[in-house]
Amino acid sequence: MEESSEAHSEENKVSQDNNKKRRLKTPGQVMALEKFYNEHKYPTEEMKSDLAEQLGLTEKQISGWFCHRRLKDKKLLRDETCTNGRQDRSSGIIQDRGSGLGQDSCGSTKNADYKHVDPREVESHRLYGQDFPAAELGHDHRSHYTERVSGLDNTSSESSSSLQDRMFSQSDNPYDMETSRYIKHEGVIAAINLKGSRNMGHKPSGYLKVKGEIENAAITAVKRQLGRHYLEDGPPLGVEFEPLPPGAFESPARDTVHGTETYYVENSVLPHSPDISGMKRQLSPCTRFEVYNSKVSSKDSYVQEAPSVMHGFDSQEMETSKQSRKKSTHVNHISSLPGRNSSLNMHDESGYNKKRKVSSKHGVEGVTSGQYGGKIASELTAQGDKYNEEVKATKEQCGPVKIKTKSTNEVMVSKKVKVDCPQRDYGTNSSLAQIPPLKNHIRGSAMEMPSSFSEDETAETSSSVD
DNA sequence: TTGTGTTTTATTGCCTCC
DNA sequence: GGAGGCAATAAAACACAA
Repeated sequence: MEESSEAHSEENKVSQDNNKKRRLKTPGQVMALEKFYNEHKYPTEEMKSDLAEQLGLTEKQISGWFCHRRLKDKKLLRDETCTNGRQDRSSGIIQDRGSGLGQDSCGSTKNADYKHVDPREVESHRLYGQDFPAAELGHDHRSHYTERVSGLDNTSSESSSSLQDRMFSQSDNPYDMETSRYIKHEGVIAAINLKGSRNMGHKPSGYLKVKGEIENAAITAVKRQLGRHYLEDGPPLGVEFEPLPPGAFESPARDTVHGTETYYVENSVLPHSPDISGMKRQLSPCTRFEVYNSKVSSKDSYVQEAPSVMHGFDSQEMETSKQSRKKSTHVNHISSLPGRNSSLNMHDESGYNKKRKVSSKHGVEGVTSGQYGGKIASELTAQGDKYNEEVKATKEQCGPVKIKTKSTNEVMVSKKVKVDCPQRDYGTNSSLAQIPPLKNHIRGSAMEMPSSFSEDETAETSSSVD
């Protein structure tokens, strides 16, 4: 490996010298990087060096990649927040949304909000020990939230990897031991504006300083959570709702959460409830749907718990989900490929230059099992190589089914969704029901979430108001 | 096949911390 | 002042629609 790495490195360098143009990282590299990133947003020098060596990249490249990856996460987070804001406004339910969290993230290109949240300062203070059942949120979410924040936890929002992060947080990664202070921070970046928190360090007082913002965020979160219960509790914000039949919001999908998907919920009791709440509050039905599916691959993994199992789904599921959204006719084909490893479908090393669709994002992020005790690159790369051929085979078998994994789709779809959502009747249970049940996966719950919240909120609200 | 849009990679400058 | 990180920007690579 060492030799190969070096050789690879040399080759890489040479190629770089020969070709000044930027070079896409191989799926294996990206895979390794993503995986590593999921574990360590801020790798140490040593880690970078090690990673660089293993991946045959330069430390500079590694650093750069991580830097951009973090930016990417932030961007995603911002988009998510923005979408949330819009959703809230559009739904007419939450109009004060998180004290400008959305505003900053949406309006300001240079949002120092995130910038000043030093993940490293907070990451080690995760307090996911509490669950936030939607029902409870309505009553006590704020206090929870505030407490948690003041207690040095911050999970108000998540990005693609932030979610994964926390997923990974469960893993016993060798690196965690020595670099635990660099992990699981991403969620912290959150929607909460902790400007200046950098200097706050772990001092509760520091967080208390932003309590107001936190409260707003918490309130927003509560509102979101309450969305489904508006009719039960009465029309909020002066919006009159037409009476709906009991259980109008009880979509099958959501039932699955408590029923079939109980697994998920129950597990959510574990340290990841924030994530879940985060997921649930994913805005626009579609958007959340999209975002969720595109971002929370690891969530599946988390639910699956067993790494071996985790490998088997996420990306596949994500693919399926995306397919279902984009081309519903393809859903079953893909999802019906049992035993397919996520990475399996993602990495077509041989053709990565040709088909971006099989490259990084999903495949990589989909790989969530954290067990790369040092030979990250080699293992992952090997996996990528190994699966590449299978991928081809799979694709061929699938025939017309075009497996797309490119991250582009996420955004693109999301954007489309923002526009299309109103027209799309996600609120109807039928539509959800038509989606192939993805058992053993959060996917289902992911779908349910949207339908039970803003989507319904939006739909119902608008309809009733109209 | 081409144009357009998106994503990824690389570079640069600025800021903060030590 | 150096190191690390973030943000902005440019450019290449890629996907997709016309």
